[in-house]
Amino acid sequence: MGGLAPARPFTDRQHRILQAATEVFAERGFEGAATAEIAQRAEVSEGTMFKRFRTKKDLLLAVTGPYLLEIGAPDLVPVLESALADENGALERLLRAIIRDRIEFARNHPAAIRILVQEAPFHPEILDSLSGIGSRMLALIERFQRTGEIDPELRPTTVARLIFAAIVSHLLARVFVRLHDDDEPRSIDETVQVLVRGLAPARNTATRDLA
Amino acid sequence: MGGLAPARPFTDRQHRILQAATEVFAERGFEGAATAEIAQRAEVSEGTMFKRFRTKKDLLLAVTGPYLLEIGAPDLVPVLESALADENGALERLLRAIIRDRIEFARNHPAAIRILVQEAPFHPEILDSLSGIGSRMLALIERFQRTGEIDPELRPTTVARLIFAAIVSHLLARVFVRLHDDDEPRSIDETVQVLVRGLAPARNTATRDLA
Amino acid sequence: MGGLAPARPFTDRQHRILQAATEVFAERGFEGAATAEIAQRAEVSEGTMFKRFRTKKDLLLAVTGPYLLEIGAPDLVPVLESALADENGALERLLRAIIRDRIEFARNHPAAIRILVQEAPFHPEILDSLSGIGSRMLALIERFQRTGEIDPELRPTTVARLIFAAIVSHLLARVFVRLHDDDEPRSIDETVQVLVRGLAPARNTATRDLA
Amino acid sequence: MGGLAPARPFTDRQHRILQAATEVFAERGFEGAATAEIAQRAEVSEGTMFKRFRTKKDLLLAVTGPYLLEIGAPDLVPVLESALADENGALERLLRAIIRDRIEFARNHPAAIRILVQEAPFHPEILDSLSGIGSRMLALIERFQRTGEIDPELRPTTVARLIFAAIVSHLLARVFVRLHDDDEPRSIDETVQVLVRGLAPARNTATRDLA
DNA sequence: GATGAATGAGTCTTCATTCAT
DNA sequence: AATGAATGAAGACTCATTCAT
Repeated sequence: MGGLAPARPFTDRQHRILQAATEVFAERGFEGAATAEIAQRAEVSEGTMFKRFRTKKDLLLAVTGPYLLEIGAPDLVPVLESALADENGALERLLRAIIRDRIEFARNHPAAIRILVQEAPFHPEILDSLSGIGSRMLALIERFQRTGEIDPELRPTTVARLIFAAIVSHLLARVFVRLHDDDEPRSIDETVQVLVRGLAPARNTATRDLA
Repeated sequence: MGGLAPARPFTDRQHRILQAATEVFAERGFEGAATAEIAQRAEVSEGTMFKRFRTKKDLLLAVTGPYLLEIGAPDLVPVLESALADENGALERLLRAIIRDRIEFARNHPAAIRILVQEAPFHPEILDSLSGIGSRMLALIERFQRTGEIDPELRPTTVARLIFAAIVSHLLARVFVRLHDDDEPRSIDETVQVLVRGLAPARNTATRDLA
Repeated sequence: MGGLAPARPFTDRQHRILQAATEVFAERGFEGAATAEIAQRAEVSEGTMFKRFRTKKDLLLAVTGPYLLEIGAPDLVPVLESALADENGALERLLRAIIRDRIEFARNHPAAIRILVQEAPFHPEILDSLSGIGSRMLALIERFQRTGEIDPELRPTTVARLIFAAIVSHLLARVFVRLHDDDEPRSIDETVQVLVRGLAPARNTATRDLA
Repeated sequence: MGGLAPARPFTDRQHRILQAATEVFAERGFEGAATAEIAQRAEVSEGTMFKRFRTKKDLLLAVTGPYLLEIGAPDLVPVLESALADENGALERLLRAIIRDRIEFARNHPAAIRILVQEAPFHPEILDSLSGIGSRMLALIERFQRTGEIDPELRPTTVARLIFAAIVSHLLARVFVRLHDDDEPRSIDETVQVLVRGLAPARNTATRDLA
């Protein structure tokens, strides 16, 4: 539906090409990647490769496109719905669900994450796509502010940023630092706990002056 | 003292070269940057440039080196000391001080931040340097756990990651999204608030088990 | 069979490249030769050239390799056999055959000789290859010492060196001095005469002390 | 006297430069030598070096010049005179004297020999200078042909070439092959023996036709 | 006189892209 | 459709030579 979706479906060969491109872009970065190496790993001639993907940049977009879609409009709908079904503790359930889902994504597509992070600074379309996540999150956040699970004094943008950062830090630790978190469930618990408590409205109230 | 510090001080021309290199690396990334463009922007011949900086990589290291030092061992000592002087509310004061300090840094050296973030995935020495921050942070965190400002049940590594992510998200929003935060002081307040509350031990109250 | 032989045969273009490389290396020496000039003379783009010959040095080895083989293990076998068929005057016939054969070689590949001579001092593999000739010669020399055509008092290494020098001087005069020897057959005769007489054992006669 | 002689004598610094140039040219060849390295080894600034020797080629000529003179017009006069004093066995004495003298030269100036041999093919002035030796040799050879020590049927050019080759082969073995001749006096004896016998007129005897 | 910073043309090599087969 | 040989512009880096100090 979106402009990024491939006009034609991919053949087997083309899948091999995309697979190879993903690997090479992840290993060497866009500029550092050689189209010859991609073709070679895909066991396809350069001519064939350039027939379907007219330029190296096309290849990058074809590789990142699906993931950008996935990130911009993740298949979280079922997740969201079940998490929000019951208002009690919905924020916590939702955060945990999102984090688990994204970790699952990172486990399945580590190379895609590398590429997105590495190339985002140079390809505005990627950053734009990422910012798409924002609006959806903002709506949810405002909802939680109304239900009282998130402090209404906080600006939604700040909240979104902090949640996003908490989740992404988790993923990057996996993908880049290859830090083998010996107790990932606990990390998730702790992350969720800090967010839930940190975002909650002030207890009972004593005066909190922050400035 | 450090091995990264330049053996000889830089001449005027060399400063111009470093300035130009910083710009070009920030704009195009390391691989995408052409030494010819750097020399041209510095209004210096390529020969002159390569006399002092023997390779393009040397140029990158010369450009990032000082910032890596600054980041790995920031001049936060006075900040830290004054923040920790009084135990009451020390965590909050410390976080605010660090965030302000790093924002100041980002304001002064936005290009350096771009470069560090962009090149970190490809140059292990950068990642290593960043990980140096960790140990210092961990010690502080444990201290706050003893004084009761941070929940001792949280693992210090998680805490460090979340604090780090909160701060960095702030900086990146400035540098990459060029999101002009119309009320940066408030953002800082909110960030600090969320962290302080989120990291605090559970209020007196009932046990909330998270697993 | 040899490790130096090209894995794949050469295409027409590659032959043109080798031809051009031979010329330019001969004219300017290895260091003085520009790959651009070689490509231009071969009427081929530099890209094409570097596709098959990955480095300039590869080009040198591809150019000299066959000749090194030829020199290290020349197709002298038939020559040798016919020369040695009859013991009478075998040395003379052999020397004449070798010289003629090598002159023929020099006539056909003057550029190759230039290159070998010019680059030998800088590329040890060339010198090593040349030294291969030695062992074969030494065996022959000892044989002639047994048959009495060469003075057994002479050390074979000296003999080999003098024969080699006599032949090479002939070739170099052709290739470098471009001395147009108006009577090459006579030169050959004279060279052979001096060698045969010089190497022969002392006539019957009186003791000649040499020190 | 000659045009090659330095107009002005060399200062200490200039000697250091020539010394360094000799080393570097011998090690890397003319094209492969960097003027910067020469200046550095001479512990002299590049400016100073180029003040006296205007171009790299000047440096080569200044380095080889004296040796070319020495080779073209060696200080053999006393040697020659004493060798020729008595007609009996003069050729043998002369050859032995020349070989010893040239070996002495090679021992003292191995780098010079390397340079001359390496660069001769590319700098015609060197080859020309070497050919200067010829005329003197030819005169001597004709003299020996008259006295009957050299076969008058041999053309003097052939004789010169063979003698030259025998001597040079000796030197090159020393300089390039670094073949440590365990018995150099014997090598000299043998070389002289082969030449003397080889060049001598046919013994009394029957006509040996060579073609 | 001596210096060494500065130059810029030139070097070898790589690579995205095209096109005849 | 598929190939892979061919291209040539651009890349990082070197070096003989000059000149202001």
